[in-house]
Amino acid sequence: MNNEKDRVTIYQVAKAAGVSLATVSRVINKQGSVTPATRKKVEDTIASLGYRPSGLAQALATNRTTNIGVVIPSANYVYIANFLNGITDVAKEKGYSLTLFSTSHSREEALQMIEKVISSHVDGAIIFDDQLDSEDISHIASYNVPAVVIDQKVSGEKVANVLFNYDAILDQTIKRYYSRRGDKKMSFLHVHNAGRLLAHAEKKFIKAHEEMGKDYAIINCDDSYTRTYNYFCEYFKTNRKGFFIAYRDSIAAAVLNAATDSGLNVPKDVEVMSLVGTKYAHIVRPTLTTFSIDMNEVGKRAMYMLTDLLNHSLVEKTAKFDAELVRGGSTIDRSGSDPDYR
Amino acid sequence: MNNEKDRVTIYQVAKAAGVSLATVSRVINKQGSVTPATRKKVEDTIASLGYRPSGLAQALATNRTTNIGVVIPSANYVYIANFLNGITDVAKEKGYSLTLFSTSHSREEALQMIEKVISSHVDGAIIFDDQLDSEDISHIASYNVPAVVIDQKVSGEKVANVLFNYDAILDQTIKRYYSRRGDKKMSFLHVHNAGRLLAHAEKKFIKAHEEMGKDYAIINCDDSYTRTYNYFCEYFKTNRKGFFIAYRDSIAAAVLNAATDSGLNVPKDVEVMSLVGTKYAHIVRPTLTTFSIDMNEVGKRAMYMLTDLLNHSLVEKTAKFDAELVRGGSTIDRSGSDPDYR
DNA sequence: GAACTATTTGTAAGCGCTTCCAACAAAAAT
DNA sequence: ATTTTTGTTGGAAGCGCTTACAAATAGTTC
Repeated sequence: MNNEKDRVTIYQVAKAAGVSLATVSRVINKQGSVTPATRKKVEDTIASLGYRPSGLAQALATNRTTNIGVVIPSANYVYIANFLNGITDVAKEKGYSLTLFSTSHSREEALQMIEKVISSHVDGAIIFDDQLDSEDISHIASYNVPAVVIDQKVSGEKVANVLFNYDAILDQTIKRYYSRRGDKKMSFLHVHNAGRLLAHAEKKFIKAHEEMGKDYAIINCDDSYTRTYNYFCEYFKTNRKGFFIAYRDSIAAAVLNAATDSGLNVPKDVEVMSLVGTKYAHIVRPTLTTFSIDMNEVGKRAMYMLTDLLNHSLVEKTAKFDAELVRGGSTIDRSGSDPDYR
Repeated sequence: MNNEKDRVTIYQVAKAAGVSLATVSRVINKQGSVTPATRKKVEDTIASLGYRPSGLAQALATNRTTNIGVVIPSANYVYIANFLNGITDVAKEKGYSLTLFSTSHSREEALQMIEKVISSHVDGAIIFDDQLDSEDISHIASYNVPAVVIDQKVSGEKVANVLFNYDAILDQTIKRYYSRRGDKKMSFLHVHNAGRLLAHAEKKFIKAHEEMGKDYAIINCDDSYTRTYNYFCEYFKTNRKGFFIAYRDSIAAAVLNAATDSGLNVPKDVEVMSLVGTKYAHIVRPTLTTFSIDMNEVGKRAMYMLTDLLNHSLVEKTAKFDAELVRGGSTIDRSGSDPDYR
C-alpha cells in the first residue's frame, strides 16, 4: 500500500510484475487471453501496489467515459430529487456515473450547461430543463451526444423523448367539475419561468374554460412556499372561496395551509390541487388532490432509454407518461354519488 | 458548423488556422503570449469549425479535472437535496462540475463509491455518508484526493471536516422539559442504519434520561413516512400520550399526522419534534419543532472549504454547525411563562 | 548596422491507458 | 518430425491535449 504517493500507473504494475503494459491492460479489462498464472501474478502486484486504473486515461483511450450528464433546473425540488433518484438507481445498475448540471431556471445558464455537457465528454445526457426550446437542445445532438429529453419533443437520430400527458386528465377534471356542482371560481396559479409543462397546462386550463364559457382567473405567484403562503393569507382576508390549481404540490400546500389558517374549510370553502405530486401531498391535512406522475419512474425510464440508445437497441424512441388523478381531501370528490359532499 | 461529424480536434484547428498546436492551446487557455492578429485568426477558425476542447484530454494532460465527487446516501431526502443545492451553487461559482455517488445507506456500496471516487480522478470530494467510519474514509486521503468530510472527524493533511453539534441543544431541551412540567414519557425513534448522527443523538438522549432518572422508550421504526404513519396509527390506539423525537422531520410528520388522525391533540396529548428540519416542518399543522441545521449552508460551506483546500489556502480545517431550536406548534413552549400551555 | 533582449511561435515529449499487429511458444494435426 | 492451428505475449501507435524548451522573429540600444 502506498501512502501519499503519486498515482501508481499501469507501467509500474507491468514492470513490477515483469510483464508488458498490454498484459496488465488485459487482466484489468478481463478480455483477451491471459494465462491463469500471469493473471494471478498481475493481480497480486496490482493489489500490493494499490493500483487503480485512471478512469481519465481509459476514457481518452476508449472514447467512453461511462459518465452520463444530467441537466436539471435544480436538485432542490422534491420531484426533481425523485427523478434524480430514479436515474441514480438505474445508473448504478448499469455502471454509469452521473455528472450534474443545474441550470437554476435560467435560459442563459441552461445554454451554458449544454456547452459544458458537450465538452465534458459524457457518453450521453438526460435533459430535464424547462427553459430551452427544442432547437437549443437539438444542438447537443449535432455534437454526437446521445440524449434523452424530458417533457419535450426533440428529434434526432440519437435523441429519445419522455413526454408527459396532463391534457386529458386536466380537461376531464375541469369539465366534470362544472358539469357537477362546481360552484367556485377556478384559478390557475401562474409561476414565472416555471417552464413548459406549466405553460402548457395553463393553456389547456384556459381553453377548457373558454369552451365551457366559464369565468376563471390566473393568479401570478412566486415559486416559493413561504411567499405564496403569505400572499394567500392576505388573499383570503377578502376572498373566502375558490378552487386553485397549482403547478407543484408544495405551492398548493401553501394555498391549503393559508386557507386553513385563515379559518376557511378545505375543501368546503376552498379547493386546491396541483399538477406535480410528491410526498408533500400526503403530509398536509387534508391531503392534496394531484394530477400525478411518478417522477422516480420517469427517471428510471429515461435512464433505461439512454442505455438502450447507447447500445443501439432502443426501439421505441418516445415514452409517454399519463398523469393520474390522485384524490386527496383538498377537493370534493365529484365522481359517482358525491358521498363527501354535504 | 459540423453536424454529426467526429469530434473536431485541436490539431484540425491548428491546421485550418495555419498555426501550431501550441498556439491554439495558448489561445484557448488564454495564457502565454499570442499576437492579437493570430489570436483572432485562431478564434475565428475555432468558431467556424465549432471546436470544443476535450475536457478529458485536458484533464489528462494537466492532471486537473475541475470535477468534484459528492458522496451522499441518496438524493431523495430533502435535507440532502438542500445540501446538494448549496454545493451546486458554489461549484458553479468556482467553475467545478459535480459527480454524484450515491451509497443507498449501504456500507458496502459506500466503500465501492469511495473506490470509484478515487479512480474517477476528481480534484476533490465531499463526503456525506453515514455508514463509513473514519478509517474507511481516511483511505481516500491516502490516495491524494482532497476531501471535506461531513458529520465526521477525519484527519489528514488534505482532509477538512464539517461537524454538527446537536448535543448541547438536545441535552438542554430534554432537561428543561423535565424541569418544567414534562409529564409525558419521551420516546426516541430509532431507525436502523440511519447513521452516525442519529446514533449519537440517541446516545445523548439516553444519557440525559439516565442522569435525570427518568423513564424513556426507544421505538424502532422505519425510515419511511408511510410505514411510520401506519405504525403510529396502530400505536395511538392504545397509547394516547407521548413525546417523540425523530431523526428527520418527515418521520416526525408521520407521527404528528397519525396522532391528529387518531383524534389526539398535538401538542396537548402528543408532542413531536425532529432533529433535521426541512420544508416539511413548516408544511404540517401544527408546524414541527425541530433542532435544525441549514443544510444548504452546510453544502455551501463544505464546497468553499474544498476549494480553499485545493488552493492550499484553507486555514481552519474544521467547521462546526450548532443546531438551533426552531419552535413549532408540535411541542409546548416551556420557556418563560408557558403562554401556550393551558 | 551589429549585438543583444524581448516577444511570438513551433517542436516534441509526455499524461495513463487501449488495442492492433506481429512474434513467439505450445498444442494439435499430418 | 514437420506443418498448421491455437493461445499468449510484447511492441508501438494513438486518444486530444499541455508545456517545457528551442527556434525564429521583432524590437532596442549603442
